[in-house]
Amino acid sequence: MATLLFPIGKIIPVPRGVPLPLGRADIARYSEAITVSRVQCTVESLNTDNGQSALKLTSKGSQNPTVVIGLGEQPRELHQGQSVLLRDGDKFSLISTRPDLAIRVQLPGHEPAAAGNAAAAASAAAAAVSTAAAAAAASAAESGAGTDGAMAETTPKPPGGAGPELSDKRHTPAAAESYSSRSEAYTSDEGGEGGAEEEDGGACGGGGRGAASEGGPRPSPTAAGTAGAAQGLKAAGRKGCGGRGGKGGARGGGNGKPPARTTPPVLLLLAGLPGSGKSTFSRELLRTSPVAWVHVNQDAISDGKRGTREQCLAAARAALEEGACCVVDRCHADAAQRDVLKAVAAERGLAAHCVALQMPLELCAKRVAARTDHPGGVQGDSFKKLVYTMAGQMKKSNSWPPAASEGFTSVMDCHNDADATAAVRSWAVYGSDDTSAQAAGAGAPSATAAATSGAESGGRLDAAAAAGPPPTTHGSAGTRQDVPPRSASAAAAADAAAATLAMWRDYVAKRKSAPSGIMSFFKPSGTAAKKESPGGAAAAKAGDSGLPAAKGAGVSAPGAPGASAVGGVAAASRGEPARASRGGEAAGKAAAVAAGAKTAAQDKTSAGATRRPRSEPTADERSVKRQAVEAPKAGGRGGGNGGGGAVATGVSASPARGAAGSGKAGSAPDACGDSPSQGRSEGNGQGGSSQSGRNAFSVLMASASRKAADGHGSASASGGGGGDEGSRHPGGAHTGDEPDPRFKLGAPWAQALRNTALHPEQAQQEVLYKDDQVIMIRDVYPKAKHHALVIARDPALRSIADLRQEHLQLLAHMQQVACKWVQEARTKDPVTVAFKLGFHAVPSMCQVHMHVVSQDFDSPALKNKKHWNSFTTQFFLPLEVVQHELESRGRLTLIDQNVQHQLEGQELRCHGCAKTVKTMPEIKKHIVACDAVKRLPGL
DNA sequence: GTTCTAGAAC
DNA sequence: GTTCTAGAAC
Repeated sequence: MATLLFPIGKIIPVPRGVPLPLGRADIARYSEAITVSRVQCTVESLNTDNGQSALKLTSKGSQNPTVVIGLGEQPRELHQGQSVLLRDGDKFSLISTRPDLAIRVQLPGHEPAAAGNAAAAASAAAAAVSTAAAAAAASAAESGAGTDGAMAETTPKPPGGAGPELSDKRHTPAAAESYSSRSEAYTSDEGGEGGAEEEDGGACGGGGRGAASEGGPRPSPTAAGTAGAAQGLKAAGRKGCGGRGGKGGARGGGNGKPPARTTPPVLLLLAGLPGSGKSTFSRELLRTSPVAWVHVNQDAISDGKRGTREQCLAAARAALEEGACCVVDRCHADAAQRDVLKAVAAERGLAAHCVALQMPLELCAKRVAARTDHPGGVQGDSFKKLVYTMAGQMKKSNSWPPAASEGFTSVMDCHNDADATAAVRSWAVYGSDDTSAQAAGAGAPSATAAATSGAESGGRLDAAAAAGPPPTTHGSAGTRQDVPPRSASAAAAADAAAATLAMWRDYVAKRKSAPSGIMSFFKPSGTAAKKESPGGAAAAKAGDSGLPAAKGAGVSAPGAPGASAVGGVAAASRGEPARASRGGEAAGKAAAVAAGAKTAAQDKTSAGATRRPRSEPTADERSVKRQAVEAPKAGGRGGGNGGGGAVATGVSASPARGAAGSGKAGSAPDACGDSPSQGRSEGNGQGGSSQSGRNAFSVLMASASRKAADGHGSASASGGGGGDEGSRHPGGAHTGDEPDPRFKLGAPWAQALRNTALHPEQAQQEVLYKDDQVIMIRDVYPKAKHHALVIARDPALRSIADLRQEHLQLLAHMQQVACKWVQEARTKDPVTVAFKLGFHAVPSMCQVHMHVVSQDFDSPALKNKKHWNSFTTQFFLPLEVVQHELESRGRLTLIDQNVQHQLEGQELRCHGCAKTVKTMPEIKKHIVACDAVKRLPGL
């Protein structure tokens, strides 16, 4: 189930059987980004098997909002609890009668891969209604199948008479409830902690309705609930994985995917404080894994509300029995709690693994305080205390964090969102057919070996383990230091998870070396600087001060890519980007032509089909070049380089949410869920670890921000044209620093973006959007199928070093504009991979500009290693990371030159599966076929 | 940011 | 023969 912030007033078609206009995971983010005045009006979609959809209005607020739904020529008011049915292909618009209400539309998601699959699409249409009220409505309603777009009231009290009823027998109250609970579980909470605190405490008592109990007909255990995942009810016929119990509520939510063919199901326990990102982790895992997973969340297992531990146990048993893997989303604060779950796996001879989300306490508390839709109600300031209390309990338990010695086949310690992203990604390969290949690509000697080595270090797949010596024995059994010999089945289980563990190990190995290495690279005050002359301008300036060689310091966490920078994608709802002016279009067209010609020429070259001496440009190329050069001149612009520009190529992506990462796994899509304006950042998975204190970017900046901040990189805000690069410092503090030679802010060719921002009327290309604050254009040299730039128009913002806290609002606005464009791009190209938003750590082009890029990176303009790495390593700073840095430190500091060079020159590694290759042609060939790339989290 | 070129490496 | 790298110029 995905939720997307509905663009108020915009007309959109009922998205049935086709990918939603927004990325699945991102939609979830939207849902988090749209909290407006803590009042939400939710319009849920109810797809039916007979090809109809319904929208139902529910609200968690007390304002009893009313929404006007315009469908064809018959606009109607939709009141609380009411719903209307829509026909496939209908277009509808929503207008809130209360401008202060955000409108959310929850829609069954659709997996990209299944998007074009008729069967999948059909199965996806089985979702039921939500809330109890909706249930009643649904059961009584049957869409007016034949009615032409007329809205059929399906609510208990239809304003205008009862409409047709839903004939699908699955639309029973029970089914509706079930759906509701799924929806709750996956669209709101991120922390999934609610139950945690009580689970131990006793809230678990009951057991009553076994989660696994079969309850009558119901939609599948599918993942309808996963954040956007879609899935529809493919598994409809199966028993509710995870026990979607009869009562509809007590069950886990499945992702509707088929069980792994060659690997046994596993039980994955998540452990962590409320707000640590457990639900987000689960959501992303279900979304990105190719095999069946069931999410058991105590906070929502009972009809969408907090349930008991017994219900969780039952749901887990049911899931495993079905052959689905099961991720249990509870706090699991102490070993005793974890033991009962582990027993569920043990009694079936299956492996139990653990992911310990050990996020910073303050971060968890902040998330809890900020969220507004936690199923268990664990939200708001009043619950911050609970977080601290639980943290205290964990500390006293003597069994925190979870240890492999408890009987887990593996334990992944995650300290920030990048880690969580990497963990999600690692588990997402479990059971996939190509895990072996991926593991190999990640550089793991072998899956088994990797797993073993991880186990060798105390049975914990943490940094130490990852760095440990190669295993010499097979399986985790005899190699663990603190774990008794395991059974053959356990060893087999470890083997089954070998690829997963190998991927994690690879990530950890790099994670381990990255912080210190990067820190020391920082120019201003890095570690080295401290040693030599803390505060000394000379040391700071040296940039090279003793930087460790850092070769490969794992600066780029392969496995952590997730993070799409995009973290908190915000509601891109407002404002329709204005379409370019006529002049701009014309120019854009010319540029496009040029680009096209160039592309064609390059294609030929790269294909090696018709190679020619470089000294003999083709007619097309000459033409292109001529156009590029002449265009600017024609426009009377000074500077700009041909093509307008080159927009700083975008690049990157944010690898692991966070600086590298994704907010939570992939965003963690969730990570993004936070509304920048609210200062929340839950997301994890994807995007970066911006929130965590260990976020790579923070680490980097921490060492540098102290000094510095000023000047390195950017010229003074007031500067005009060029020539002042680095010579002026915003704060004017460092007179001793020399201009950073990396910045060519005065070079004519570097002014293209700035010229466009300051003089849009002279733009040589199509302007996708423009207002007083920003202007959006396509990157003239797109590094992916979709690549645009949102450029700040404030003359003072010549580089990211000029950004301050006061610019957070601008960044949020840039995010909105970007999201809007992404939404449109997705509508036009539904199958495109996830987008990410972010900045280059050392941009070449003058003027603050944010890259909005699809992570396919399939473009002839992406030619060399520098291009590749600027998108797929930490050279790319995810938006949310930048936002976080501004929030916490007030400004950004550029990375040290050595770090920059290291990032730019590191080996070519797939941002999806972490496979490394030698040449550009190889990486280009690989990414178009890599499934992991298609599953990347992001916008 | 880009193109172009030459030379090295594979 | 292909690919990468680096430098110059824009």
